[in-house]
Amino acid sequence: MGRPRGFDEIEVVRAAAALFADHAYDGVSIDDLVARLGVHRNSLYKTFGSKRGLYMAALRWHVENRVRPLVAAIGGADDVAEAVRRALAVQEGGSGLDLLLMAAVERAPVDPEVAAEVAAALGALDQALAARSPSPELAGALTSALLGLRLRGRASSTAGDCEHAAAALARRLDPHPC
Amino acid sequence: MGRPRGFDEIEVVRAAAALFADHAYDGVSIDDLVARLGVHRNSLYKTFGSKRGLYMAALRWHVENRVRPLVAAIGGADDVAEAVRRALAVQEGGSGLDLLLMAAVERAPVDPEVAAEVAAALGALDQALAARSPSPELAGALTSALLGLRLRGRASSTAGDCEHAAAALARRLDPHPC
DNA sequence: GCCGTTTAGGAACGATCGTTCTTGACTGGT
DNA sequence: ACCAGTCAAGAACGATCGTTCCTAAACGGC
Repeated sequence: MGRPRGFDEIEVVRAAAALFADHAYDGVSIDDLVARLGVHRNSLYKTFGSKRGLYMAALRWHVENRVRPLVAAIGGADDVAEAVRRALAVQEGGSGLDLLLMAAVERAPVDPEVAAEVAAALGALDQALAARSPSPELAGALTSALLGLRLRGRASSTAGDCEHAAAALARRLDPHPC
Repeated sequence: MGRPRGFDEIEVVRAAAALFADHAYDGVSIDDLVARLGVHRNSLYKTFGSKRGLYMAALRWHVENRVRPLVAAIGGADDVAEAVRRALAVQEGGSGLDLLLMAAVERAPVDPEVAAEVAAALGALDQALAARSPSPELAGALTSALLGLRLRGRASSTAGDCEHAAAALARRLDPHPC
């Protein structure tokens, strides 16, 4: 009962995730969210409690719907090089790690709950890679490399370069044919 | 002539760089800067023009005094693996890439001048690595990996893990003894 | 048709943002 | 000793921040 909602909650969360990934937490104001999400202030606070509540929902949505497919793709690979290739393929010019990247750099140092979420997501990537890696430490390095590659991909104007770079890294990781 | 300054300009720039690296651009207010830098509002605006002016000065200082030594260290290496090892050694538990990382993720997408500065710094790292790399694309991937490793180092509570991860990556990059 | 409940639509709140203004302290040159 | 010029100190500005309050609109149940 009551008046029906004029918005789709998960659609709002997804749009918020895109905004936060693009402009950082402090770079997105409530007015921005209200203007671009089609939700009005009151509904937003009624549904998510606060700006931070919406941010946490967006971050969790992002981990669940963007990072998890990445982990799954890695799980289907035979060795590390193939895993890296598949991870890059799943992102396919897209924003598969953008919010995670932003959260790790901007919010994790000052928000323990964000830090925990980020650590869990990175840990999942580590585990998926470690299962196909000769050493567990290398898996951590590769997770880091994936983040770094996405970082450059979004910062650089010539995004294609990063795919070539990633391909070169995967090639280098292949067992050398001696 | 005139009253002498009560602060050291480059010391202020360095402290500002540390603050911006820790809390992001929007996370540091003028009041924060005034309180922690020992400079008062008027002097700050007289010297740097605006908050953004101080930020640009801090970013340029960081590139000049933190990234450049990294490039130099890479230049002294014999191969890629050694270059990565040296780059990590120069950072030595420190913040050699923190502001660059933050600028690339947070400011570069919305501030073209920051984007140019970041691109130049990353390009310098690329070149230094490319000179010692079998393929130029691999150099780009390694620059990305260095950023990603530092990203995890600052996000993770157990910072030592990242050094092990970096070491594992360097080891993997070594030409395999067949 | 009225009631209880939930949402939409805005106005409004105090706090904080980046920036500017005003006043007084301190300097070198004449 | 006075003047011109630079800096320190802090109050104050309008704008914007996240958040709350109030009223009208749209539903299900009796």
